[in-house]
Amino acid sequence: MVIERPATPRRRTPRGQGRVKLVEAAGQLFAEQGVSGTSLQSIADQLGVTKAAVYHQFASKEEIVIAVAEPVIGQLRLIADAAEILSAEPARAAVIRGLVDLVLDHGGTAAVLRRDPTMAQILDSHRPYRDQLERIDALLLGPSPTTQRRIALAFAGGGIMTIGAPGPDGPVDEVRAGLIATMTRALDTDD
Amino acid sequence: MVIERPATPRRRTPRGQGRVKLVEAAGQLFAEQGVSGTSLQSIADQLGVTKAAVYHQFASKEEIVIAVAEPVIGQLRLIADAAEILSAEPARAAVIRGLVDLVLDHGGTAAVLRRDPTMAQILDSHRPYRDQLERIDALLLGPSPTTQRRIALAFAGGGIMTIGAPGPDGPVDEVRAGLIATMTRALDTDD
DNA sequence: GTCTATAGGGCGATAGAC
DNA sequence: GTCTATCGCCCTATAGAC
Repeated sequence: MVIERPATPRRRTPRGQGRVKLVEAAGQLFAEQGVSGTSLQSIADQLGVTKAAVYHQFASKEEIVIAVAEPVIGQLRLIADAAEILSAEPARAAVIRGLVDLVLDHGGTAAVLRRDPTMAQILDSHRPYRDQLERIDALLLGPSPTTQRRIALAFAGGGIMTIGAPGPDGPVDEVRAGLIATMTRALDTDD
Repeated sequence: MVIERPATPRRRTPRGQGRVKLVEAAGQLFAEQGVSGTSLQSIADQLGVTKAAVYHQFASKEEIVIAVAEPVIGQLRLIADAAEILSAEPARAAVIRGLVDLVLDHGGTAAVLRRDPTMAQILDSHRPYRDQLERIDALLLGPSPTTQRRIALAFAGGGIMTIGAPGPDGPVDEVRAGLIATMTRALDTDD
């Protein structure tokens, strides 16, 4: 006989600033060295604690990887939510603005999502991420997904997501405007 | 007293199809799993030999990484050589065509160069690669490197180099034309 | 929530036989 | 040019004291 949990289930993952700091440190190291290249020991060193303290917050390295990705996934969801109530062209423009803000906010972390093979492998079996990416892609492709549009999308997707680290320097407003203009041009196919 | 080597020095790196096959296998695995995520054991397994056989061909993992990058570096050199004798606009067009052919030829390997942190770290201390990238960047930037142009370059560089894996499917001529058109648009800033 | 200690295994790299 | 065998290190992960 299984005893039911109370209506408010116990958190799988305890909250606390220790956890937040850990995710920040891990994200930075993942961006610099890749997920495979980052050991739990190096994360612990960065925080000035031991490996065991890290394992107190997360049960496995994979959980840390997902925790690093989650804020980006959440922002992708917000972008798709806001754009899907618009018609095709304004929706595309809104997604472009949203993605540019995303990479400017999250910097290297956004790039890791797209670049790191280990991250990709974990997220591929992680529905929420795949779902949000599909929504974003559909919005950018528009109603007529020709080969030319799909090529432009693949190009622009790589371009915007790899901008983060190190990314062009300059006044942030100028960088934002430049990225929006560049991505818009890249996606503006003839057909 | 140092004994001089004969005029034709002994090859650091023995030739042979075994070596070529090894580099091909390593490049493929690097593209799929990243450099840090690829063990010498897995490379040996892919070839059906033991780790020791791999170490007979290369003295270290770093040497394998450089050997994987070398064909791409060589092609970058050829692209820069051919473009630098042209004036600014034809040179940019030639570089774009060259880079598109490069990613279509080398697929995932080109993407690894730009994406993998371990690869980047090794190549950063490897003059030839840095030199070629600087030449390519200078040709694409043109004589007036404004902030907008540098942003477009960072975007387009990420876009083109990450196209490889998996890359858009379709007739190769159509993909080539689409990539050239997209990258040209991305780099065509107002200023 | 952090620590010490350790299990169990994979890593890069080496030695030497065939 | 391939093998078996091994070294020493670092890895993820766990156990249990404080």
